Amino acid sequence: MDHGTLFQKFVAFTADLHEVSHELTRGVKNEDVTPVQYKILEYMMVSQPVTPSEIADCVDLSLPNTSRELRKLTEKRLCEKATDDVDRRRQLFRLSTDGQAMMGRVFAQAQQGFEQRIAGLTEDELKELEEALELLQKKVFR
Amino acid sequence: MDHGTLFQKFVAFTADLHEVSHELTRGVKNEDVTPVQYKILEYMMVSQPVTPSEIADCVDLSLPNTSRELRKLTEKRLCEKATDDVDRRRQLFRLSTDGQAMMGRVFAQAQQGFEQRIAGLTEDELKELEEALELLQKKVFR
DNA sequence: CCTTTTTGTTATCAAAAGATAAGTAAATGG
DNA sequence: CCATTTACTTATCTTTTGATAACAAAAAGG
Repeated sequence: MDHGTLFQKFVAFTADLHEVSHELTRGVKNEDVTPVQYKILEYMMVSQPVTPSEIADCVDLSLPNTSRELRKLTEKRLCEKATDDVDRRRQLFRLSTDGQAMMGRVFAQAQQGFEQRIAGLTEDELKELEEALELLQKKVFR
Repeated sequence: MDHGTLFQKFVAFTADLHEVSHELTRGVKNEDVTPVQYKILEYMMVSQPVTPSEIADCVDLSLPNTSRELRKLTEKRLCEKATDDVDRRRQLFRLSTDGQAMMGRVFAQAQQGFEQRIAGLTEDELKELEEALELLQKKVFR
């Protein structure tokens, strides 16, 4: 297996996946958040609570800009802030009830789109799919 | 295989891939183009020549904004414009020599990062990887 | 021909995102 | 204690991106 060829397939694959995931999260446009704000909410969805520093790292944003966007999200009542009891410099952000609900909607719509894409597959094919995902994750990521 | 579980794995996978591809194209920051402009150049890389309409469609940009970015890219000598002989309304854009060179650099760096990630794999594992990519592409995309 | 449609451009304005300087409060570590 | 570091915030400015209106030129289709 030539590495160059494999790389090209990987590039094509990445482009396709990007397009599909863009299509699946199309529902975000209906909600009143900017792309950057959505990324922050998505990150909160998987790891809660989070500090501004952690968000800044993971979403690739400067701390001042992270702070600004968190303020906006808080004003929109999509997340909540609390001071860490142990280290009172640290601010802990988590999704509010509204925020949870909104992300729930977005994910539900994405899942619906995903379901449609895999609708025609047999049980065996689904199993293969799962294994392919895990293989890629194990061998290429991390 | 539960569809919900598979969807969650797909989401996690997408997040990981996005992070990896972001890391691989880190080299773009050294070049003097904005993210949107990079997307246009990347698109030109795979299909040349392209018209503003085609770019607008694929990169998800309005025609006026596409036109503006193409002008900037042309001013930076990264692409070139020519009028279609058959239909003279159509403008054909392609990468200039400089543009080709730049995208070559970026892709080379990305490929280098990719090579490092798959460095330790055996011939069999590489084959498996290729098959996993193709399976996902065939079953989920398109 | 002449109207309509297609393709692209220019100009402008508003919103989003990026960068940086300056400051506050709490913890850390002599 | 007290200087230093860490975590975050506020303020401000620039650049990038998005949206829209108005226009020009070529093609299409009677």
